[in-house]
Amino acid sequence: MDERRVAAIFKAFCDENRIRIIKLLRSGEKCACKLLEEINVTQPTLSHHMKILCDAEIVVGRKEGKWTHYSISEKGVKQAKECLEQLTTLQVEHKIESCCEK
Amino acid sequence: MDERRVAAIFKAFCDENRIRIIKLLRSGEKCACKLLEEINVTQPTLSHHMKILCDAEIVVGRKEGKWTHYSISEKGVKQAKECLEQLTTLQVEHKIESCCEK
DNA sequence: GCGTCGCATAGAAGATTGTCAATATGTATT
DNA sequence: AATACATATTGACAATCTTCTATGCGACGC
Repeated sequence: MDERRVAAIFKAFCDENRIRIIKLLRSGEKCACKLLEEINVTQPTLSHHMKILCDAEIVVGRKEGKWTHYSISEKGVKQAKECLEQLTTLQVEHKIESCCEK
Repeated sequence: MDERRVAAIFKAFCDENRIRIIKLLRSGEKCACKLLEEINVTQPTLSHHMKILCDAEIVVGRKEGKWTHYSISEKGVKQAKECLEQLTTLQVEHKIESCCEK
């Protein structure tokens, strides 16, 4: 996965309001109006954050009539976890290249 | 863990150059000068990124004479993983509150 | 069709972040 | 102590991000 995409995924977790939104969604699907009641921003700002969360695929939106219901994407979360894993596991293979002579 | 701290941790993974740095460190400890050769930024910019990575505790620095050797912090990575886990696991407990009448 | 409601988009202001050049700090080496 | 080297800090600027107001758009009820 390229660096640009990785950055986009973890951007979901880089803003305090987005983290609050994710925490709210842990208890299940919620529509935007409900989220709006609980986090202290205007409606367009919420919409902006939801877009970032959806782009990161951490959250999915489901339209139903006038409403949009948001929920945590198990698939997206799995991908984020795998991404974090892949990014941070040490490569045991090959040479130990010494760096900067003593 | 409070939202501010969570955001600081995942900020480590929100910049393309920082992701490149982390990827480079997967193969083991590297000093700043070595990292500098491989990612296309000036020395102060690298230093800035290393500070963010260390603040997030994803990376640790080890000073040895003139040099600073950086490596991935297993402890910090573990914490980030746990944080991601805790942030994204659905709460099965209690009521299914309906949101927005049909 | 007309107004209302829920949400998205556009555009602008302010804050934060990434980057650089210049400089400072700390550590050898001579 | 004087110099050279590795890294950190400072200050400035540009880019990006968060937030707002204003507006647009689709869905529903009358």
